[in-house]
Amino acid sequence: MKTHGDDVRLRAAGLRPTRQRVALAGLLFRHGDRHVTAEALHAEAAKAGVRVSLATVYNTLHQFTEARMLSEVVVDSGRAYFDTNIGNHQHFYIEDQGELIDIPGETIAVAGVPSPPKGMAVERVDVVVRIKRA
Amino acid sequence: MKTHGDDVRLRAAGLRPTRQRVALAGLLFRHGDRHVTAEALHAEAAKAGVRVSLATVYNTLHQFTEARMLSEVVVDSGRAYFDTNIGNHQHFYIEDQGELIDIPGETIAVAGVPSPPKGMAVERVDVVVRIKRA
DNA sequence: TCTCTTCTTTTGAATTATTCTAAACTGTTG
DNA sequence: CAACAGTTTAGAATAATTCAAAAGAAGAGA
Repeated sequence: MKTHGDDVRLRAAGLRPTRQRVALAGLLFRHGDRHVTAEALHAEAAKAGVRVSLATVYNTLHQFTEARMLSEVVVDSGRAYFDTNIGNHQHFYIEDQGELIDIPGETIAVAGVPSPPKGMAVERVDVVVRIKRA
Repeated sequence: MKTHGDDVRLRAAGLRPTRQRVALAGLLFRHGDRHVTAEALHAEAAKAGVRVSLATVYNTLHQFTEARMLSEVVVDSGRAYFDTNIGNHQHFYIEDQGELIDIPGETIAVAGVPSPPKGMAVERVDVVVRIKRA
């Protein structure tokens, strides 16, 4: 069966491999790296004939994110993007189109990050290269 | 008059120095660099005895941003922050508290930003250092 | 100054993105 | 296969922001 891989993956993450989660995982991880919004994934699922509620798409995206199967990318106050690439990497963001493009992790070097205030620890350093039609 | 400075500044930006805009500019630029959300500035205005509608606060923040008197910081999908520091600089973001701290522009060096796709130009490179209680 | 025109503000409704709630349903375990 | 815990669902609720129409104020000229 084609979905067996996702099944195992979900179990490993402590998530029951329900019909919805397996289907969404299938859509998300079948092809290479991708960036989705909840609405977009919901529409895609519908088009693929998978019946899933929008609330479940939101739940699932967040659960996958907690399980480190996805990462969340913040580039727009107003819309949450999820990325199937969970490795260390950065992004181009085309503001006009709301589109994201991965920049491999070793490409960009960030130097000189100051130490955070006392009692705080750096969780992640995000770099967003905002671009637009020239 | 204390508000004369803001008055001139607004005119220079092509904005009529209305009571509301002058008052908001006063709140924003009187003290050093600050980060505000629309709701927060609206509350602050109310506390200072300035009657301004929330819609006007939103309008004003966007107009000031277009006029380069403010910059917008994207660190949270769900909330827009505005920064009185419009120079080149970056931020710490304390996720738990939704608080921003400026990192001076020369502190962090970003090297290796790849050239954007054909026909696109880099508008800005944002670095967000996400931190949390250790 | 009066007035006219244009730009602004306001209130409240509308929109968008997301979360919550309670009930119905499904996966797992014994 | 029974029973419980975990999930899904529809729709209501919330949060942040924008929109629209009408009322109000600023600037220019008579």
